[in-house]
Formats: sequence, structure tokens, C-alpha cells
Amino acid sequence: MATIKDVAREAGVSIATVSRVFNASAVVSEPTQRAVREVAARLNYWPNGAARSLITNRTQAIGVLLPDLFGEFYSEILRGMDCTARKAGLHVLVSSSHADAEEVLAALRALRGRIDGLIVMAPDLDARDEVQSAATKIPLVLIDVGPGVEGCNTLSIANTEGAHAVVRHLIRLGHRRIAVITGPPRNVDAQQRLAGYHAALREAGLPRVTELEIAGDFTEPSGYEAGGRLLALDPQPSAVFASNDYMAIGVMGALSDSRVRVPEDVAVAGFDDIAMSRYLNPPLTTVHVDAYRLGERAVECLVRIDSEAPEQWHREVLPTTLVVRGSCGSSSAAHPRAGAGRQRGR
Amino acid sequence: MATIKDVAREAGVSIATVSRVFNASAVVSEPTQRAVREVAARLNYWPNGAARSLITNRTQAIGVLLPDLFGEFYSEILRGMDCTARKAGLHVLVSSSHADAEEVLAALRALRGRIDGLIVMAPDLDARDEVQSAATKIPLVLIDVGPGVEGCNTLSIANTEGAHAVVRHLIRLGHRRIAVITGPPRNVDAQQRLAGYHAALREAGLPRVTELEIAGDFTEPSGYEAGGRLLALDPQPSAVFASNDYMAIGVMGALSDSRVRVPEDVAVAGFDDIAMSRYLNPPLTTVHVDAYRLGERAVECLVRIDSEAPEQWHREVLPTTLVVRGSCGSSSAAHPRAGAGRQRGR
DNA sequence: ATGCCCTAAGTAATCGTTTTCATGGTGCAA
DNA sequence: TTGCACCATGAAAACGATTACTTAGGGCAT
Repeated sequence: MATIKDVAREAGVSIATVSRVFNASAVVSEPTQRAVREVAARLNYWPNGAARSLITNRTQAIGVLLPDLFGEFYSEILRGMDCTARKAGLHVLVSSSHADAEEVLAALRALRGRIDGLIVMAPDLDARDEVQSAATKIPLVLIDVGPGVEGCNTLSIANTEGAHAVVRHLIRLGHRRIAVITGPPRNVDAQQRLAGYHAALREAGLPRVTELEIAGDFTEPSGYEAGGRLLALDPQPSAVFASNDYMAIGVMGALSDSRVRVPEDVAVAGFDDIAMSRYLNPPLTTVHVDAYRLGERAVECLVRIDSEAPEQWHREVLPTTLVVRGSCGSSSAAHPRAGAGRQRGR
Repeated sequence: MATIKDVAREAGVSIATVSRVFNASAVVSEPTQRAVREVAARLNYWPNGAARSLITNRTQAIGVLLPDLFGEFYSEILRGMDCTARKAGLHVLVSSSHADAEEVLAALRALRGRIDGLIVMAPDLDARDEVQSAATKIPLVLIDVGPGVEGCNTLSIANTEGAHAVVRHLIRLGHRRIAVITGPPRNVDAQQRLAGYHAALREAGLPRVTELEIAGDFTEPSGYEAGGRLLALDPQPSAVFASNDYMAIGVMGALSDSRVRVPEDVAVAGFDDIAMSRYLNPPLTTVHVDAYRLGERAVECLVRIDSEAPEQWHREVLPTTLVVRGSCGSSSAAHPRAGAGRQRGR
């Protein structure tokens, strides 16, 4: 691979001049510039990233740490990040499947010196302090960490409001005995969604009933299992709010296996609006989260930290929207193809 | 940020010794080693990646170029790559949304010197030559490029066999007039799936009928539109093979809008086995592609190029499996929850 | 004609590592 | 005691760029 020296020698100039041509960092006479470019093209030269990083202390790359990559939710976030990063001339270094704080820190260490900024999505509460201290000296954006984080740029989803809206919707439809399938206890999303459920009950003057709060862990099997426990209740709830769509799918599977009809016997609602929710039978009423935009905003936020006042902490909450479909028996469910929006195949 | 010099000074040794401790590249006495590690930990030192890359000519990163990131198919590939790369101590630099050859080349140029190996997924035929020549000198694995590529490591999906199997399945169920919705003409997957359809017809002694080959582009709307054109045929086909699941979903939507029943009036089959196929009504008979494994194998292949004989080209075809569900009227469709395998939520 | 300024280009230091080669001290055999 | 081998360590040269500083030379005002 040709280096700057080769180009300089071949073009009869110094390496400084070649560098100046490539960075437009100083005036280079027109003929010299042309000569350098011509030689560079001929030798197939391109500045070495590592050498450049070493001296400039910039890598033109950002790191993205995700808890997982499974499911379209994460891929949409990543897509948003990738597109936005490209526009800003940045590369994206991904690392996923970081279950615990220890793994996050290990990944963080390995990323040291390779990135100009970092985006960490850590819905598990306990990782954030370590991350924050480990990521000293580079811009950091935390996604989905809840309201308790100070002195840091954060981006989150309006979980509480979304859950509130969907449960309020159930209440308006006449439901009074509404169960909830919760997510992992330490997960911020799960906590906030539960809080939204509580808020909606409080607003309607309905009591909290412990037996109606069934533990899940955001997976479909846990939803299926929760569905079974729900059927054993007496009296049965007339509606269920699953803290995410995968669990709602599990619940619907359990109900269907027991010949319980949705929505006639039990109404079901979820959260996230993953692509398949629209195709379920009946289509799932849920809360839409714009994952693409989440990724997009995270990168935009990161880029801005760099350029602007770095001491100005930024906190942003992405809105969520209620998507009413057939699984709660609302009248809007009459048009099963309504809300078609995803248009891209593989 | 502490550098190797700081550690050396603080520990009272030379930088060479510190380097040796961190790389285990030579024997360092036990006490010295302990002292260095202690100081390094105290100063929160970690070797600078750029400097290391510069001298070793290795970045410990691989580049991944994908045509898109939309949908769980790509996210599964990426997940497979990420996990495998991590095991090999490699970082993953992703860049997606590369529609044409020009964009791929631009991304490739920008990646120069940042990666030790490259994985390119370019189902569009025309990009591969340029990619191959542009990626000189670093290990390259091409995914999904069809059989015409020589002198390069390739990984592909058994598209032809999969399509053959699913169409044969339709024929065995008694269908004689089977339509196909094709994908983008230049797309290798699409071409091979069409070839598989043809092979199955030939095998059964059925004629090719031009009007039964309806053009699509792998998107759901194109499937919907194709469904409409299909309904206008006279006589109507009794079965449709959509070249991917998204189009199958579109077709099913069109049929449902026209009150045509699946599978009673028309059988529908797809390809890819995306997660939601299982939840459609009826569940979609399709061809399963192990996207995770595709990503995994790609990285494994890349790693092996590095270590082993680099002149040994490797070609691998990942098998596909027919997944029979309800959309073709097979008896196996009696158990709608059969084949539950995806277990992870968000 | 002299001196000054300005422009274009070169010189060399620097970034933080790895690695080759040199060195000094210790232990053991002769 | 001398010499040799060996071990742990240090000194210094890369790696390929950027950039502050220097320099050469031409044009212009005095």
C-alpha cells in the first residue's frame, strides 16, 4: 500500500505538501495540487487512518454499545445511527450483547482510543455509573437510562406516557380489571411502563391489585407463561397490558391455546409496535416507538456535544404514540390493513 | 489519558517493559510485572489502539458492508457477525444502505486502513468486480454473490434448492398452476429463487407459463400489487410462490382484500422465514434461512483466511429448510404454535 | 538598489506504540 | 579468576501521518 512518502517522492514534493493537498489545510498552488492528485490516484493512495488518528486524536468513528441485537427494534436503532453517522462522515463500531455491567466495561476498554464518541444503551440500571466514569474524556450519550442520571447526555423513550396512554385506552373501553405483565425488574423501560400503568389506574380511581401484576422478562415464553397464570385468576381480568409486544404475543398464544378469544373475552395490548404486531390475529394494539429516530437523535446529539459547549448536558425524551388495532376490541380495528407503513423488503 | 510513558516513568521501568507486560511478548520478571500492572491500573492505562495499529498493521477490526439494515434478516446476520467477532477479539465496523456500486466503493475507500478484513454483502451483481479489486490486500468474504465469482471467498444461501423444495411441496399438494412473484431482476437471490421455481416445474413436467411470472421487488407493496395482477388472471393460479416473505405478506393482503381465502382458494408460500411469518393468519409456509449462522460463518471464514493459506479460495453454501405452516393447506398446519423457536424479546 | 512582506513549499518534531538490537549483571563451568 | 551463556531490561528506530516553524524567492514600496 502506498504511503504519503511514495506520493511525495513520485510527485517531487515534500510529504507536507501532499498532506496539505489532502486536507486542504493550507494553500497549495494549482499545478502542484494537480500533480499530487494525479500521482495519488495512480498509486491508489489514501491516508492511513491509524497514523492520522494518532496525531490528530480523532478517529472519525463512534462506538455503539447495545444490550442485544435480537429483533428489529435494535436493528432499526442501528439503522438510524448508521445513516446519521454516515452523513456526518463517521464510522460506526457496534458491539452488542452486553448483558451485565462487566461486559459493558470490557467492551468499553477495548474501544479506548478507537472512537471519538460513545453511545451506550443500558436499560439495566446498575451499569450507568461505571460507564460514565469509564468513558471520561469522550462525548457520551446514554440511551434509556431513566431520569436518575445527572451530568450526562441522555435520550429516552416516553415509556411512562406511552403505558399511561394505552392503559387509559383500555379503561375508556370499559375495562376495570386490567392485568399487567411486567418486564425485568432492573430494566428501566420495564419500570417506567409499570409506572405508567399505575398512573392510569390512579387517574381512573382504580385500585392497584397485586395479583394482577404478573412478572415477565420481555421474552415471548415469559408472556406465554404469564398468560397461563392470568387465566388461573378468579375473577379473570378483562384486559391485559403486556410491557412489550413479544410478551403480548406470548399471552395471545396462551389465550388461544385455552380457547379464550381476543378481544371478545380478554383485550390485549403491548408496547413497542414491532413490525409483526400489525400482522397478528387480531392485530395488536400497542405503543409505537420510533426506533430509527432514537438512533438518529443519539448520533446527532453526540455530534453536537463535540462541536458545541461540552458542559451543557442535554436530556431528551422521544414521544411514543398509541396505535389502536384489533386486539382491544376498539372500533378502529375494522380495517386490518390500516396503518400500513413499513414498505421495505429485504 | 495516560500513555505508556506515564506508566513506565511511574513504575520506574522503560516503555519497552510496559509493552512487554501488556503483550506477553517476552519474559518479564514477576515483581516488575506486578509493579507495572499495578501502576497501569492506578493510572487507568490502556494501550492506544491507533498507535498500536500503526506499528503492527493490524486494527483488530473488520468491516461489514450491507445493502441495508431494514428488517430482522440483516439484524440477525449482524448479530451472528458481532458475536463471532467478539469471540475472535475483533471489532465490527458496520456500514449499510449501499444501494449501488458507487456507494460501496466510497465506503470501501473510507474504510481503508481501518480494518483487517472485509465482508461485503452485495446481492446486486454488478458491484462485485470493483469490490474485489478495491479490496486488494485485505481478506475479503463476499456474501450472496452467485456462482459466477472466481478467486474469492464466497458464502451464499441455497436459494435454488430452497425455492425448488417449496415449489415441489406445492406440486405435491396437487397444485398445477403455480404463480411466482419474482424479486429485483439484478438481485442474485431473486434470480436463484426463480431458477429453483423453474427447476421444480421441470422436474414435475409442468410448462413454464410467462403470465404466471409476476415481477416484484422484494417489498410488501410490490407483493400487494402482484397479488392484484394475479387475481386478474384467467384461469387463476391455485398457488403462489413469493420470492420472499414480505411479498408473500403483500400477496396475502391483496387476497384478503378481495375475499379470496388462503389456503382454501389460493395457497401462498414465501422465502426467508422472517419472524413474523409464523404469526400471520394463516401462518406462512416458507423457506428458512439461518441468518445468524450466515453472519457467523462469514466472520469465521474471514478469520481463517488470515491465519491459513490465503490463496485457498473457499466457497460455502448455507442450506435452507422448508418450513411448512398453514398457508398452503398442508395438514401440518393444524398446530399453529408449532415451530416456536424465537424466544427472545427486546 | 535595498529592504520588507507574502506566498508556496520544505524541515523536522510529534503522536503512542512495538520490536530489534544492545547492555549489564549473574551464575556456572573450566 | 576468567569466560561464556543467559536473562531481564533499556535505548532507539520504526510506523504514517499532521503541523509549527523555517526558508527561498519574487514583487513592490521606498
